[in-house]
Amino acid sequence: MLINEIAKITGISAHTIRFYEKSGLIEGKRDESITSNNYFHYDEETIEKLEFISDAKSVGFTIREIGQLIDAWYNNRLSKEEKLSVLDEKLHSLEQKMKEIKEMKKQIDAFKKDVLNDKC
Amino acid sequence: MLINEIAKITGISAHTIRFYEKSGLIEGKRDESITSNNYFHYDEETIEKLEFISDAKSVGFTIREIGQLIDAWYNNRLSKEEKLSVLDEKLHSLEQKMKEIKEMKKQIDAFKKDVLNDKC
DNA sequence: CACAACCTTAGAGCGTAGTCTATAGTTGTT
DNA sequence: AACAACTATAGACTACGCTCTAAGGTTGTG
Repeated sequence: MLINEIAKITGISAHTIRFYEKSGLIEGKRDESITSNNYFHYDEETIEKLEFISDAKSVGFTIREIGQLIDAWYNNRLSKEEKLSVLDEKLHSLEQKMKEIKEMKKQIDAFKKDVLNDKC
Repeated sequence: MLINEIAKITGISAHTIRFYEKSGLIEGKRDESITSNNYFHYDEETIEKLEFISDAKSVGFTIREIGQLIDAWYNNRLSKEEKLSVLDEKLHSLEQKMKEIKEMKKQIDAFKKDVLNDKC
């Protein structure tokens, strides 16, 4: 798959995909048998990664954090312990976010009650 | 209260407080009886707002969204209906964020199981 | 009255995460 | 061969949310 094909599938622009590649989140491969161009080829795993990136971005993870998660999942440089440590850290930060959201919901609900009772 | 005092109380720098003021989130008052300077004075309500801003930022609301929320709470320009509409919209977006976070937790848990079972 | 410690505004600079443009080369269709 | 449609790289530009600097004025302490 070339870049525009994967862009169409994932709904992420070719520009942004190149940006993610430069940021180290994904990696296209060059076809050694073709010497006339140096087009990048992308596989199914890259689609998975791009979909994961979208999800991870929308819960507020930074590019750097997403990189750590992708490394913990797809990369063999890290030891089992290192991987688990990254994953546990991210799970913990998600739980933290959950708490903060619940608090904020309570607060907005309280605002709402006040508005309904003409208290502000 | 002058800016540095409220900065100390809230833990938000004077620079950032001025930035929030320029952004329309808070508003200091000038003391008309003092003509020698034009220092801004802040009250308890501003402390409340700044604390709310910190909380709202950490759940991912933008400055613009926080402004809408503060207006729905402290401002009398908006009608009851307008206020409720803003508040309901934000509650809805928080519920959305919760769902996304739960999904992401599931996903990271699955990663974790795979790592534990040496499947990656 | 010196001088540190505050206050103001305007505007520059920065990190993050894209987004776009320019340039140059390649591929596919007619 | 012409030409549209693709590809790559480098680098400029943008929006957001700060963060800092500069320049000038005010306040409070010794």
